[in-house]
Amino acid sequence: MHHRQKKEVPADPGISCLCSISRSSRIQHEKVNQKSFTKLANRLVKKYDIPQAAIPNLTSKRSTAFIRHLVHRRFNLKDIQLQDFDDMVKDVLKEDHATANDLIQTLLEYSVPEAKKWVDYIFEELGLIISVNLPELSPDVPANNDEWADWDAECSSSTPVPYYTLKPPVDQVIWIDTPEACRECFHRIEQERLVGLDAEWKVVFDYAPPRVALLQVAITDQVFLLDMIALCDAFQKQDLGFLLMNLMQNESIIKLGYGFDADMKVLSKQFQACKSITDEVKNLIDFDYFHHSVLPNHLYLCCNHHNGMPIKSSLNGLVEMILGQPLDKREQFSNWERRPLNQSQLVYAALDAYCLLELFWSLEEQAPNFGADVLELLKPLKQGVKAKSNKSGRRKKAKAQRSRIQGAISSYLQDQEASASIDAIAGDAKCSTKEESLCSLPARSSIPVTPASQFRVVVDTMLQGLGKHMRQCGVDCAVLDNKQDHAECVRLSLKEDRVILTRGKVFDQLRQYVPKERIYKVVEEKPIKQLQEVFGFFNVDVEESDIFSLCQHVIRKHEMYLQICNNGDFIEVPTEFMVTMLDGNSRDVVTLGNYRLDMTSGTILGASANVRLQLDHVPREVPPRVCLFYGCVSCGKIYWDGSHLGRAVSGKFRDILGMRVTQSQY
DNA sequence: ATGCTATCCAAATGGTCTGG
DNA sequence: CCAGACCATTTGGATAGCAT
Repeated sequence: MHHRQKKEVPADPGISCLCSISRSSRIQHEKVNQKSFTKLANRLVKKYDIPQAAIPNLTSKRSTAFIRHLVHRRFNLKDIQLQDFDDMVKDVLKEDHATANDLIQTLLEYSVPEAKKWVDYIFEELGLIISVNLPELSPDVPANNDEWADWDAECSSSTPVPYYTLKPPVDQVIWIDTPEACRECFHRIEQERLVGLDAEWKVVFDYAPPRVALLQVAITDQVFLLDMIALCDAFQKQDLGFLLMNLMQNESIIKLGYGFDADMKVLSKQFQACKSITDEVKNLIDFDYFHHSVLPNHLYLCCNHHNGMPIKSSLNGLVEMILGQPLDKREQFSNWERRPLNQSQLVYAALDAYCLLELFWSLEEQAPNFGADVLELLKPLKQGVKAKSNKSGRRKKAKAQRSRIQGAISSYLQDQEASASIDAIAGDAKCSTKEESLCSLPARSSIPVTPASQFRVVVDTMLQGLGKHMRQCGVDCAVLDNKQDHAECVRLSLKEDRVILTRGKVFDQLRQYVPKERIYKVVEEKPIKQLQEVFGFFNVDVEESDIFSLCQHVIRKHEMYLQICNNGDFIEVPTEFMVTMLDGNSRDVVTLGNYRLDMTSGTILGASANVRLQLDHVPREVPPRVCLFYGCVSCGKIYWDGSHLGRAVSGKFRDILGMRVTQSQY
């Protein structure tokens, strides 16, 4: 607390002043971090309620910083619209005339006309003359202006394509600004099971406590926008607080929010009746918590749009991952105390609350596909909010939360294997030996037999050998290319319903993205052994007829993975036809099975597209020795029964055939 | 007892990212 | 801009061990 003497010394000139005063101290100029120092000063001001007048330097520093921030957002980030920018700048100027100069200087870096506009404003409204030499307005300036006008227009017109849009029609967005309407509204809400909640307020740049300007409540087919400013005037203030509190305490209504803690905090300061709202709220589901603590372990929940990409943060990101399109956040920083609000503000506000419902519905729909339950996944948050009541120490809280997560996960996964994997997820470096046992644990008898032709698999880069063998056994198998990211497995797995086969550390990376039964960690080193291991684990039945039943031809090296023909349908060509085609002296079209073959060019006349047999790849000496050829009707690759098949059946695949029966081995 | 160092832990701080 | 949450890192105080 000896810092207290230091605190009142304002920023930069103060630091040197301070240093000169305390000769004995070991303070060095360059070591004083100005940012931290200002921060500390601000904190102390707040803590001891020091009046603004006593700290002019800090105050003006903050105002000019805020102005700069506004300009930055307006001109660089471009997420404030003209009207809001004007409103907020005027607020600051009103509060502190001294910022005027800085405003003009800052604006000059971006837009001369804009600076000019404000010089005029400051002169007319505040009676101050800013002496700057404005550069001559050059001819291109009007064009410049138009550009901005376009941009503003574009923002205010409802942007058509890339953003997520509000589902309920606009006339179901209902503005509430009278006590009667408000009571009726709350009455209506009480009948709902599920509501989406959000609040907006105007950004403040000083320490004035923010007040909620708008409260949005979304129900299935409507969104209520509560004009808190009007309602506060019209109501006995207490009554409004009690109405709110009633809603929050109502156990039978599930409230959905995103970072709703912050909103509740503002409400609790604003309404006496809501003082303990954070502690007393019932049945609140906060998607912020879900987003960061639950979703990372259950990424399959957003497989529709997410596809193994890195997780995006913020409500915006969550909506994009789960619902497919991002929100348009450009109104977020706008003036929520303006009346009436813009059309785009209204839509933004309604959407912010309504999207929470849609998130919930989407998860509700997704979760059962993976054997999970939404409420089970979301439940821990209800306690999560409650648990923060005391400052009893972050560590405890963190620990408690972690165990809650574990609880949620284990109730979802529900077996012993799961608890082992949870240990791993929880962070402690468990060594691979343990994990290996983890993989081979489940009772094989519990897994139904899968015929090889129905086993669908995606194989990671380091198991390409295994992939090749699996294909030869008739398994539909996608193989990743070397330079391809492992995460591509996840995308393919989710999109094409394939089991991921991988090994090593990658397994740990990938397994959180897919349901546990969709990924397997291969232990064996040699492809043949691996084949046995995998087929054994998944109880895959390989018949002799499966072997070489699929076309093995590599069509092309796709950017992502090897594109294999993988077709199982062949045209059977007797030797005599093959010979005449190779000689090239026949004009006949013959019917072979389900297909017709134009022998002039060796083209299969198929249903979809005509395919040319790859005659060039048949060595001349082969035909006399073989009686039947098989042409892949998809890519035209030609096969014949050579020694290959026999060798394979009696050789490398011997142990795999009929494994289902003799599954004792391994 | 005194001084020095090593060790541990909670509190403080910095950084980043969200919300408005 | 500010507040808050989270996470990693730092800090400073308390303590124990050792030598003086």
